[in-house]
Amino acid sequence: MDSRLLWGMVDMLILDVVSRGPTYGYQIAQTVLSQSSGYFELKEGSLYPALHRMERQKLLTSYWEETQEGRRRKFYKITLAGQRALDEKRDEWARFSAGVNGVLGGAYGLA
Amino acid sequence: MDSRLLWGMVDMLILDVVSRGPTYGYQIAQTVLSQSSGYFELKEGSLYPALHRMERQKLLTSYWEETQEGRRRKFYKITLAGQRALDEKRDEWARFSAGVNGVLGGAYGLA
DNA sequence: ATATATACATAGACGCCTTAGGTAAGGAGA
DNA sequence: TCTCCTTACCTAAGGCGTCTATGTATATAT
Repeated sequence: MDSRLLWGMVDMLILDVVSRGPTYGYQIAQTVLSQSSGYFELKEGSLYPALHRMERQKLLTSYWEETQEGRRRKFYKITLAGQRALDEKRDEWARFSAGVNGVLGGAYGLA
Repeated sequence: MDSRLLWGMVDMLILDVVSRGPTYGYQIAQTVLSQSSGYFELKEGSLYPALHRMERQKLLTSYWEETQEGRRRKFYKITLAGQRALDEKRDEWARFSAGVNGVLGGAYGLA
C-alpha cells in the first residue's frame, strides 16, 4: 500500500484499538493487521513513536507487565482526553472520506 | 481539517478533476473545493508543485491559453499513463477506506 | 545451533503539505 | 485615483510523521 496514505491515521487506529481495553504495542499491530484484512502493517518505526507521542499528549497511559514466560509488555490504557480525541478523529475521518468520495463521484454529477 | 490526512490524496483528486476534460490550476482548486462541500482547500503550495510533479511523471500535459480579458491560464490534460494512475489510485483509495472502516468497525465485531 | 516469533526501542532519511512571499492583470467601490 | 478583492501563476523554507535499518532480549521450534 501507499504508506503516505497513512499520515494522520495511525493515531486514530491505535486509539481505536486501545479504546476497547488495555493492550500493548505488538498486540495493537496484530489487531490492526487482522481487522484491516492484512492491509495495514503498522511498522515499529511508526507504532512505538506514536504510542510515546500520545502518552506525552496524555491520550494514553501505560504500565509494565511481566508474563509468566518472562516477557515484558507495556500496556496502554486510553484516557478521557484520548477518548475525546478518538471521537474527534472518527468525525474527521467521516468528513474526510465523504469529501474524497464527493470529489471522486463528481464526474457522474451528484451535486 | 487535519491537513496530514491529505498526504497522497492531492494527486488523485487533481487527476480525477482533470480526467473530465482540460482544465487549469485555479479551476481545479475551485472544483475540488465545491465538490467536497468546502472541505478540501487545495493550497497553492500543494496544488502547483503537484501539477508540475505529475507533468514530470508524464501523467499530465499542459499548454498555455490566453483569455480575451488578457489572463493567462495553463491548461492540463490527462495522459494515458495518468488515466491508469488514476484508476490505480481509486482502487487504492477503496482498499484504504475499507481497511480503516474495518479497523474502526472492529469494536462491534465484524471479522 | 539457527531461525522465527514475540516485544520493546531509537536514529536518520525522505517527501508532501503548509506558511509565507512574489508577480501580474481585471473589476468594484470609495 | 486609490484600495481591495478576485483571478492566476509560481517558489522557498520549515515542519513532521512514516519508513528503513538497527539494536536489545527472551521463548520456542527445527
